[in-house]
Amino acid sequence: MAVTLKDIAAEAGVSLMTVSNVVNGKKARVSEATRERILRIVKDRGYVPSASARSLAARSSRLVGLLVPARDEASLTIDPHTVEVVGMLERELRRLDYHLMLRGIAHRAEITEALKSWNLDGAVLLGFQDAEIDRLKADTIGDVALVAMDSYSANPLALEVRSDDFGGAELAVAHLVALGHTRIAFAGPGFAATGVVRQRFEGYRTVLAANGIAFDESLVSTVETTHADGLAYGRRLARERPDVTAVFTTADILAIGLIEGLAVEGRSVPGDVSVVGYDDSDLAVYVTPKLTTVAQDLSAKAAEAVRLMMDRLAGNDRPEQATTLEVRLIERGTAAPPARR
Amino acid sequence: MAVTLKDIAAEAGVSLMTVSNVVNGKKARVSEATRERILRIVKDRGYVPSASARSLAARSSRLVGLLVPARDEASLTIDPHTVEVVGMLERELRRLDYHLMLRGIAHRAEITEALKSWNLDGAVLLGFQDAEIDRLKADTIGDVALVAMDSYSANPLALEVRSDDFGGAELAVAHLVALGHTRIAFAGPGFAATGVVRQRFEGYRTVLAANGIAFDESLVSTVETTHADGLAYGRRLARERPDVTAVFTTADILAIGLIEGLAVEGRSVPGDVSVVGYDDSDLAVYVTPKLTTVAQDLSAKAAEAVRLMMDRLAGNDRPEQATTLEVRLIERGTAAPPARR
DNA sequence: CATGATAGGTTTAGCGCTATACCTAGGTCG
DNA sequence: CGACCTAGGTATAGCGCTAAACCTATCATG
Repeated sequence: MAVTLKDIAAEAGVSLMTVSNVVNGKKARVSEATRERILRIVKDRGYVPSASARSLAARSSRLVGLLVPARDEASLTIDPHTVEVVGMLERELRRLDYHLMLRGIAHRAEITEALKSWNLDGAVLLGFQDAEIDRLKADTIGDVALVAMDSYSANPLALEVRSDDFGGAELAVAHLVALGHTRIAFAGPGFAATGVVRQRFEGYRTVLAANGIAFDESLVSTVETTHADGLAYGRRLARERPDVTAVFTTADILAIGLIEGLAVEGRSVPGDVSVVGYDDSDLAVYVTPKLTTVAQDLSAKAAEAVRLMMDRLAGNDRPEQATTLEVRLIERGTAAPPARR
Repeated sequence: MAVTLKDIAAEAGVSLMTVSNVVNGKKARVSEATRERILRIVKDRGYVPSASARSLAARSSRLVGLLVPARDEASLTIDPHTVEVVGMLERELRRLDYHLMLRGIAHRAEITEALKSWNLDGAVLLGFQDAEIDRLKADTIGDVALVAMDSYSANPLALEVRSDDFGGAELAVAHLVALGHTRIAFAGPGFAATGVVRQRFEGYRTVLAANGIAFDESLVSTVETTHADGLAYGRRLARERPDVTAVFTTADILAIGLIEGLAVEGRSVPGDVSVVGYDDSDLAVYVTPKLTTVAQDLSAKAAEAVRLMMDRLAGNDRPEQATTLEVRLIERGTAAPPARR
């Protein structure tokens, strides 16, 4: 068996509670001499507190769940862009002596199960649809501090962290307009369900309107965030819409597929068509020409998620339920002035 | 407070232990009627067992650690290739009602800490160097079932899962030889430390020898597994080694950088130089031409890791300490016969 | 000199669960 | 007809920890 508080107490000749207080750095009344003696023994014997016992006795687990949708028996859907956030979250939490439990969620009920079973202090929801988050009720989540990433829900129970999707789109489209484009297409996944895409779409519309460019619904396409769908879209665009001189997309991977699709049909980027991606993923610089794209600060995003969570856990809830982080446009090689007619 | 075993027992009019036995599906003596009544109440009240209490009382947590190196205050190093394995591992474990705790390890001592503190049943080590795994001693790991991924250690305490790196290299290099190449370079990160790279290097040498091609040390380069380093290597190669007609690399990302580096210097792939990558990552099909590469079955790898772990946990240890999985060559567009002189 | 403060602890009572030993009524067997 | 199964449970004793209340010697204070 592992060494316990009791063992340390016996060896130090004090009560178990004294050891507990010292180990937890409580501001309890303990003399310096005793404290040091205990710490010494703790170190010598390699004592490590039992998280389960703590969790049981203290009603706090110092465990945070990372809940990610998983279609039933399938594996998690963590895209490369998301995984960076995971790493950052882990670091932030580790720094605060919290731990991260990764859990795929196939049915909504599993969220409750995970929260209750492990007595989670908090949870981060990654990749859920806004509607799912909206459906979360107080009785399912207890008093867990819930943070949803990249959602636009109306649920007062969940804290939210996202980057400025509206502003990012504005930046991107304004850049294209400034270059002289007027026939600018929008490509992203179905935005009925996801606020992120809707926000970017609104940003797109807003800039067009502000510049006196009429909104043309035929320039808006629903394209899934995959290379294959981007490619198919690119081919379609090249064949059917010679008038389009620029495309704003909601993801780098889509943009890269799109560029390839255009190339297949003999149209070059940015010569014939300008393309702007979104995310500034690693991919963006692997392709030639390098992708002009909108960058989010993922590290800040993770840090903010943890900060929001810790604030709620500490009880000092603040008015801001949701934080929106700044984004910036990274100008690289895929956006240029439109070709002369 | 949440509903506990005691609550269920009171409502069902039986003892707490009877409920516990029913909930855990023990083959204890309980009448069908009682069992059903209890299960009914459990469902109605939404009872979920407390994992911490179980872990404390049963000395088994049903928790598996996913330990990943993290340089100190920095975030985890999960490359896109690794993240797929993480997802697969989570699925396999979830299916068996285990949970995954993600933990970055900055100092070796943290491994012990994590294991002891959370009373982990098992742990998966992802991305550690062979030497680190070799250093793990019985007193640090207790009786946790440890599985190391992609390691070639000599540590009898750790189970190991990897794919056939030697064979993968053989496949790749044999393909290049079959195409007619004789000046074949090898590019990979420092292989003094990592068995994976060493195995691939040995596979490379073996095929050369088998085909009567003299080994030329000047064709072997240490290149880190990044796009930037691959690019720099490509430029160097193009300028300094016009004799090289093919390169076998240990990673797709390196290969992609390499191809770009060659292109910068005016050399085309596969026209002037053939390139073979490794991993068959998503990236491989995003570039043009699509990358010829060696594919591993990541899903099988994760499944095997979990199987090995469960076997050890069940006590029926089997002779095979390590499992090596098959790989296959994916022929795409970056390897072709060498140009005529 | 009674009265507190204060430092430096200790004791008690669980948290929710599991392992293990134990109990009892009714049937079975030689 | 006493010994003994067996079905169907129950009772007890923790697992390792924390929160909260309690204790005692010492010293200052009006």
